[in-house]
Amino acid sequence: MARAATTADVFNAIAEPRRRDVIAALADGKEYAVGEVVVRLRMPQPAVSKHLRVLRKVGVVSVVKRGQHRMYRLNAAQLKPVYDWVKTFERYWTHQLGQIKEIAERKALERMILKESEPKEE
Amino acid sequence: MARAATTADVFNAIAEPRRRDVIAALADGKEYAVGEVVVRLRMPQPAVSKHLRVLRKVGVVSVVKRGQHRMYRLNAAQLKPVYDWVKTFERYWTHQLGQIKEIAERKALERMILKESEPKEE
DNA sequence: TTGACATATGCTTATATGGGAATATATACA
DNA sequence: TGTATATATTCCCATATAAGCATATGTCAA
Repeated sequence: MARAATTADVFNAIAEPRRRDVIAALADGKEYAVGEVVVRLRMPQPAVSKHLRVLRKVGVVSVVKRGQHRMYRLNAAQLKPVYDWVKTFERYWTHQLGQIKEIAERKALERMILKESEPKEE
Repeated sequence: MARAATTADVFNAIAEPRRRDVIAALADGKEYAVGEVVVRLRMPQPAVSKHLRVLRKVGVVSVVKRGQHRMYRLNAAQLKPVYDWVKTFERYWTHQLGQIKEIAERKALERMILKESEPKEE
């Protein structure tokens, strides 16, 4: 089997850096025409269109025609699965300093206890 | 250009569902031998080894030889870039219910005000 | 040394990419 | 109708998969 399609899910869609750039360009929640994104990101128009297509397929952006423009808007809610998944590991860095402190304290405590009883190998 | 390598960064590494499964198998922070992951995930051993290799290249897991086993441990801190990125959009769903409530309340308020003054079309 | 076990690597195959360039489609406007 | 503008689509290409299977490598134990 080859790699999963970029449109398979949000995780695959956001794996591409340029696609995250496009998302960033829409991050304020306002709607933008393709051309505006092109200018702001200095990216070839076909590239932007293609990336937007992928993002649309996974629901991360939505489109609405307005005149000869297509206005794209971020649908950030679709990024939640990523958030939920990675949030599971939040504690590994949020309390980083705290953990280091705890570990140091625990080791100090162990040393104290060992002194009271008998030496031991790690 | 083809798609970026899975080992290019964490975003690409975690795009593969099986790889997230492997990460989940190590989520408790303890170290596990490849064989243990194989059993727990019911995945072919070469597949597990390959996925672990990718994860190791991006630093998400670390290895240490112990006898004939290789003990893998999650290095969750490497997932932080994903967290930091997606956290930017947190407000779009965290206050979702609150927003809905606020909107409902505002509409109710508008209705009350309108009753006092004059009807209007939406 | 030989064998058993644990893990990594090599190979093949089907598949999907992202970029660039060209072009098609759609809409507005004169 | 014809033209300019905005956007999408197509084609080509180099590249990188992920899975399955076979096999190499490494380590222990007798």
